[in-house]
Amino acid sequence: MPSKLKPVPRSFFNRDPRLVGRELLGKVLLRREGHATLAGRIVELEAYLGADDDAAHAATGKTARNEVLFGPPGHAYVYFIYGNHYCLNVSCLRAGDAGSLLIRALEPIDGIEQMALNRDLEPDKLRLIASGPGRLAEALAITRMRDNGKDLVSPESDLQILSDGFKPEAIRETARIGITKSIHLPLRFSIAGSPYVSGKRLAD
DNA sequence: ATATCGATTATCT
DNA sequence: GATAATCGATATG
Repeated sequence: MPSKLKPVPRSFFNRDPRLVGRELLGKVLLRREGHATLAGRIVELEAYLGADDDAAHAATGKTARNEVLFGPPGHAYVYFIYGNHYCLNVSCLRAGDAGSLLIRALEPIDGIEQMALNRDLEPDKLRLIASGPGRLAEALAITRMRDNGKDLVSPESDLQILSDGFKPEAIRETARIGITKSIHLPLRFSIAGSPYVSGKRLAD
């Protein structure tokens, strides 16, 4: 059970994605499934900047797919990729631009049995539950149809971002992963030393 | 331990 | 018609 969770104000997301990204590390992503609660601590994410960022989905303007990015901050942008996977972003704004944070990895906190079930994993394989954007979405049963456009700061929402007061000791900033444009910008943020960050590693 | 590759489809050009 | 903000499996040293 997580300690007391406090809402994050919408204004938190109404800032430069780079700033929001650093401060979003350590926050809790929570899914309510009826009586059950699934939750994890955000340990890795990437910032996408909007018009200035060739790697951003918003770089070429508003389309049916990315319209959430052009709406109010603190909302879920969910997209489908490689014919297989959903990925979750949080919209944020920077002087009216369409920024976002791609949530890339969680440290499982609550509802681990259910998340493992969603992932078709043994519950002891903790690291494999949500270490990667596609895995994370599968663990929390996030889909575009169900979740795209959802308000992540509303207490009414079944998908929310909350704070339990945790602050990472050290943050790592590296290049983003899996993109072909603007590959050198240091816009991937992770909690230093967390075993739940995506990427290579052998142990569970 | 690292490298490469195929899956599978919404979205955009 | 090509591409993609990934993953898991297989091959190779």
